Amino acid sequence: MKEQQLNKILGKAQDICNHSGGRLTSKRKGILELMLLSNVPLSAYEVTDKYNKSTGSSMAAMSVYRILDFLETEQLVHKLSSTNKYVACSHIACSHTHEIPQFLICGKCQSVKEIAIAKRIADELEQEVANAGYKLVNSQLELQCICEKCS
Amino acid sequence: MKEQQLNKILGKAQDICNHSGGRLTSKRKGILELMLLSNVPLSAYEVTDKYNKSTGSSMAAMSVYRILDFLETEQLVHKLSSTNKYVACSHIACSHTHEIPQFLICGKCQSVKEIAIAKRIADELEQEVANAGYKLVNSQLELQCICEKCS
DNA sequence: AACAGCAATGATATGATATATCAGCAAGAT
DNA sequence: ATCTTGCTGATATATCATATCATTGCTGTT
Ligand SMILES: [Zn+2]
Ligand SMILES: [Zn+2]
Ligand SMILES: [Zn+2]
Ligand SMILES: [Zn+2]
Repeated sequence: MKEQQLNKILGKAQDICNHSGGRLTSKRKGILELMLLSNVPLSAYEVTDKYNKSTGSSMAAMSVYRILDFLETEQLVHKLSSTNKYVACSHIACSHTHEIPQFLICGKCQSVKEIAIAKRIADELEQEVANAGYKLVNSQLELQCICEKCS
Repeated sequence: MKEQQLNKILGKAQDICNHSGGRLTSKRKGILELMLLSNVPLSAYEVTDKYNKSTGSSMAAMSVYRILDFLETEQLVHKLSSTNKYVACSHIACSHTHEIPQFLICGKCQSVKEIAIAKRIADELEQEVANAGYKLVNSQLELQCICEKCS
């Protein structure tokens, strides 16, 4: 990722936090930047190691969990429940609202592509859920795939 | 669940294992039965406790993990990655092939309903994945919902 | 500037989930 | 009967996540 692009995203992240009243502190920003620069999802402990190595600090995993929770609340990162790893949102700098995220996870190289689910599919899914007597609250789809490179 | 119904399912499970060459041992069968009788998903450790209490044995969690893995391979149980819990398949006694499972998980009472995703939606999803340059391998959808009773 | 209030982080402990590994055993095949 | 393979026991360890209380550092008020 180009530095210019990165700065744009970080700027937008700042805006999002300002708007919500959250504080994008330097640690939170550092973690977010690290996530943005990673091309694979990272576990909380991997984030901790990376952060500590790259900054020479010694933040505890506990703090990283808190920061990841914060970033998740702001929808700046997402947690993949199928792998217990975290990934930066691909749509931070986009202007559209954040739809149901759909993650395509490569089973070989672990790379992840976040796409927004088509409205039509989302509607149909919700309809199916309603037919079963349930009310859809909030979900993300995590699809096990093979990416172009690996296939 | 009626005992007759339970026996039918266990018989079908036996058939499935025979067909695949796996052995539905008494322990495996005991775990499966326990899962079938539970109306909420259970963690591996919860399964361990239940099994040990109901049989007076002292199986280690390690063995339960192995058994759950086996049952999962045979598609007799599924693992919900969003909650790290296991649930018996709802379609064991059905004759149709096992489609992409779609789990509706109630956020209040934890009950789970497993429905088969509509073919049309599955196709559309696969098409979306293909458009993104990925190839869908094998997925299940876990949707966070509120069930009828709880809403 | 002093203070109060609240948000963020530090520090430590513990709990929950999952895998690795090697040894012993049981069932079916030759 | 011996062999092979798959199943289970037993123990250790790795990985993921939360609980709790103390401390620090903003921010807005007096
Ligand atoms: Zn996103
Ligand atoms: Zn790949
Ligand atoms: Zn099923
Ligand atoms: Zn419910």
